[in-house]
Amino acid sequence: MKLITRNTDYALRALCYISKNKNIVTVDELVEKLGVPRPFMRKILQRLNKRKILDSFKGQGGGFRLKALPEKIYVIEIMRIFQGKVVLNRCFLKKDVCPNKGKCVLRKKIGIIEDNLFKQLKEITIASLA
Amino acid sequence: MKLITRNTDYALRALCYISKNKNIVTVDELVEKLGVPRPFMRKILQRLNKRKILDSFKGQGGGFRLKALPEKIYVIEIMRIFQGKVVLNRCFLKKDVCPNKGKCVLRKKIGIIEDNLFKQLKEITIASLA
DNA sequence: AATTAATGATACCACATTAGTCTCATTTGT
DNA sequence: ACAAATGAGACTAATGTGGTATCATTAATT
Ligand code: FES
Ligand code: FES
Repeated sequence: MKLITRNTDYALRALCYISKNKNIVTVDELVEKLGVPRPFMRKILQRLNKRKILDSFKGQGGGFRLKALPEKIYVIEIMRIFQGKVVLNRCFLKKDVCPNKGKCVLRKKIGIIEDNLFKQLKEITIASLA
Repeated sequence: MKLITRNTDYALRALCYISKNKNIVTVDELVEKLGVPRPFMRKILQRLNKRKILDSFKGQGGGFRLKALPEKIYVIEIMRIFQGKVVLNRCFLKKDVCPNKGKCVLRKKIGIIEDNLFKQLKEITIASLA
């Protein structure tokens, strides 16, 4: 299993590239540099824009720019955008709420691991990658 | 995204239950206790048998028993059986091998996290869950 | 005002993975 | 012989991933 999907991967690369450019960056530039299919790249950028990671500018001379500082953009957040909340397991019983939640050892142990994972992921920002 | 699938989850629960029983356990017993669909449970147990986690006995009075000690059965191994090797990301370029592998910061950072994750997962055994 | 170069929004499609079901064969105790 | 158990493998449904395609909107250039 993969913990990081292409969506996320491309998004991270795009953000790194954009963070290194003071000017706004167009899809075409990113496509050329990263070798990602154009329509797919567009979709990813649009999503980052909706989630306020990027600012976008329409029309001639338009493109994308980081909305926040690269130091404030966390990998874990990008993962959440494209892969949903990262969770070890949602408990299995057909009816969503698990009666056993309190005393479930697996969940408890896994919870600890989850926390550590997050702690580490939180320390990785676009700035630290670029 | 879920890090643990139902397969794995059910397998872990089944193993926990079996580990608490000195006697061999039948599918029907597990189905009753865990509320997992019978054919699915069967498939999971068969797979655990093939991977030498369980011993199986056919015929009347048959069923399943742990093959190894609960202290020696690691969650990470069960995950690998049902979810394949756990990997943060396989690099994206269409042609599998990535020319950038050496100097890729993302991969490096992620590699560290991966290692830590494994270290933690390796310490969780069936014994520690049951 | 028309053109052109950019993004926004949305619907669609192909493939892989996950989560199962179903059927028949085989083994073994009674 | 029969019943009670697993083994093996084909099949199906739902979901997630990785895209494509189309049309609408905005804004600078001419
Ligand atoms: S959370 Fe439901 S049994 Fe663990
Ligand atoms: S491993 Fe290929 S770019 Fe990071």
